[in-house]
Parts: sequence; C-alpha cells; structure tokens
Amino acid sequence: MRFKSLKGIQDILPPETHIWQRIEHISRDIFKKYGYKEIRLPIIEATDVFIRSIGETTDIVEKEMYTFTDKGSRSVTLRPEGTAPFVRAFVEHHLYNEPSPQKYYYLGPMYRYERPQAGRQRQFHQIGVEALGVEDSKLDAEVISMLSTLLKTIGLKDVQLEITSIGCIKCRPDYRAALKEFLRDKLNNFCDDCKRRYDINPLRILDCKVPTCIENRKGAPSVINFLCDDCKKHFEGVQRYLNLLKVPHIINPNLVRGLDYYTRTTFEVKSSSLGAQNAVAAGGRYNKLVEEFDGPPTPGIGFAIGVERVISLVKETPHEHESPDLFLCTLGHEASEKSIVLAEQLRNRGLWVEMNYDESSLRSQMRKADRIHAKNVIVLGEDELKKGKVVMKDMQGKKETKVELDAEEILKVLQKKK
RNA sequence: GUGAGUGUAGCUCAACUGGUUAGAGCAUCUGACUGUGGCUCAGAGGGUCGGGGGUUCGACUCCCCUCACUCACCCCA
Repeated sequence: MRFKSLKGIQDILPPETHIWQRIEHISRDIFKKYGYKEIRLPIIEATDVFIRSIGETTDIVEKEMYTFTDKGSRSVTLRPEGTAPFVRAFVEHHLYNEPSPQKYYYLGPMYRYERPQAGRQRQFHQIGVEALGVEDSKLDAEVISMLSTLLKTIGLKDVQLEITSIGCIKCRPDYRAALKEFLRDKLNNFCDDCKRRYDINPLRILDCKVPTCIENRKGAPSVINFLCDDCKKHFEGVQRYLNLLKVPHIINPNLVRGLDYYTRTTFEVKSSSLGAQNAVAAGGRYNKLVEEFDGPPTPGIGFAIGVERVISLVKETPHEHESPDLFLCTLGHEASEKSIVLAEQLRNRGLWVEMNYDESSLRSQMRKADRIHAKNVIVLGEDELKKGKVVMKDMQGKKETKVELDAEEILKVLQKKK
C-alpha cells in the first residue's frame, strides 16, 4: 500500500463515528445546564504559548511536541493540550470582562509525539472545560461533579475519582524541600528513573510503580500536611461540597500531574480496565495561569477527558444500523431519469432515499435494497411510467401497495406507515 | 528514546519436516428460463505471502537487514 495514515494518527470510521456523536451530544447537553459555552480554538499556536504554560522542563514540552518552523520562520506547535490555547484566547479577547464565572468548553484533536500504545496515540481527542473568575471551592466541587455525571451519563462504570491538593506557590516549595530531604539518603535504593526524577520533578517519585520504590517511599511526607492555611481550607471545602453532592471520590496525595500550571485542587478519573494508560479524564485548578499570559489575576479550574479512552470503555451494544426510508429500483433509461428527480424531491421532503444508478437486473437491485436494509422499495419501469402508478413494497411486511407516481403521494403513504 | 511480540485477500485464518499455478470461511459483485430481496446453488473480482537481500535446483516456510503494527517502559487524556 502506497499511502497510510501517519503513525499514531488514526481514521475514525463508521460505525464508530456514531459513538463519537453520542458522546459529543451528551457532553454539550450537560455543559449547557451548567452554563458552559462552546469555544473553538486553533489547533496550532506559537510554540511559546505551550512552553510558558505547561512548563519548560515537563516531558510534554521537552520531547512530545509537534514543533516546526513555518514559512515566516516562526516556531509553531500543534497543540498538545487545550488549556494553554484557551487561556491565550481568554486573555487576547478580554473574556475576563464577561460576567464571572466565565465557563467554556471545547473539543477537538490534540497532538503529542509519543510511541503509540493502548490508549495512547499521537493524535487524540479531548473534551475539555474551563471555568474562571471564581476561587471558591464550591466551583471546584461543581466542576468535578459535572465531570462525574458526564461520565456516568455516557455509561462508564468502574471508574474511580481521585483528588488531592498540591498547594500554591507559597506552600509547595516547602513540601518539595521536605520531600527531597526525606529521599536524600535513600536515593540509592530507588530505580534509575526515580534517581533522575529527584532533580527534575521529585513529586513524580510518589507515583512510581516499581515495588522497591513503593516500599522505600513509605513514610514520606504528604503534600496535604504541608498546605498553607488558605490551601488547607480550600481543600477541605472541596471535600465537604463533594460529599454534599454525593460525588464518590478518594483522596490520593500521591496524585501527580504532568503540567506545571496546576495549583491547589487536582484530580483524575481512572479505570482499571484500560491498560497502562489508565486515566480517562483529569484536571485541576490553575490560579496563576492567566497572569502568566499577562491577563489580570484570574483563578481558573478545568478538566479534559480523553475521548478515545472513554470510547474504549463504553461497551456499545451493536446498534441498529440506520436504514434508508426508500430505495428506487429503475428499469430503463427513462425510468432512471425520472427516479433521480423523484429521489431528490423526496429527500427535500425529509426522507432518506437511495436509488439504483446503473442498468442492473431487478433481482440485483432488490438484493441491493435488502443489503442496505431499505425499509421500502419502489419499482419504476416502463409500465409504471405509462400508467403513472408505481408499486411500493414494504420490505419487512412484504406488502405491496399501488401509489401514484408523485412525490407528495409517495410521501403521504410512507408517513402513514410510521 | 528503550524492550518484547506479531506481519499471508477488505475481515478471521490455512498451506506437511523448504517442493510445482498460495487456499477456505465471511464480506463484495454477478448469475440461476429473461421485471421482485433475505435461504440455497454457481461463478467472478481481490494477494509482488509487509519490503529488501542472502542460503538453495527450489523459500510463505531458513538466515540477515529494514518497515509497519501491537503491548510495555517512559509519560499522559
């Protein structure tokens, strides 16, 4: 084969596209009730948009971005996530002047240059929301609750919501220092990856899956104990409201996010039946990000769900194939000309009409009508043209009825049957 | 970037220890006294056996290289 889609970049074909449409529909429906409006953002941005927000030393920026130089010698990047472009647009269009909270959602493809595996491709899709202008923990709980009902409505079972607070710029450095202090003398017992993480992102060590690392990090200080008063209060609020809303969740202080912009609340929805990439949705609060983009101090919180991962968890019952209302069989050139017009007239009146395009036998045309599960068939030949009446056959009941050769009449008969 | 596994028709799979024109089921298209579907029967199209090189009289089968896919590490949605 000469041409193939690129590695990790897949075509999405029917019938799978039906599942996509369903999920998108449910999402829009739920977001609307919470006051979120759709925002459509570019797929490509100045590279700096991502470096500034995601963090220079994160893996995403260091090795996973589709970055290239355009014809005007600008460094541009295919978006690896949605929050950075969103905040850029938020500031660029002064959306902070809208009544707060400002709530937006988006959906579309993201790009990360990684080795594909189960639940991970280079082009993948996210449905994300962002809510800005409110710092109160009620908003955190509302956002998380919305995510929870969204996933439930889509039909996901056996997913766990984990939350934590990673503090703010005031308290996080203290925790980081305490953690490094704790790890310093035992570092030799950790895996090579963890040794590397110690300098780059020591919090990651809390997330390592190697058994010896899990053993060795026992007794490590917990972020939660290092939260400053404000962060502590905020986190308690989140938990209180989540309980009020009856959103099942567990607190996982070892939850680590790969993007630098998060502050305070972070959360992740995991599934055990996904393989190694087990997060279906994740998000958190970002109270300093708008300022990073030279906007006014504006707190924000958001999440993104991985559409492909959600879909792999949805056990779709093989849905009924959709079927045409009518198939037109034609015999002879004149009938063929008549039917292309008739088909168009009926379609304009709202029917799904298929027709025969060549000179094949009636048997073969009937077979075709059956294969595409047409509900009704009309045979149009010389006799019918002469008499001005056609025979319409119900493909399930096998009943044949005579109908005037006229779009309105045909429409009437078909509507009566519905 | 690292490691392991897998590559034969659109799909699922065959082909004895290397042996002649690589097969089947499903799917697609066509036909079965000529204007009526689903079942049955018959037929057709569709493969450079992932690609290249080597060994051999002879390679889908053995060896080397390469590519692709899959899973895992890493990282994340």
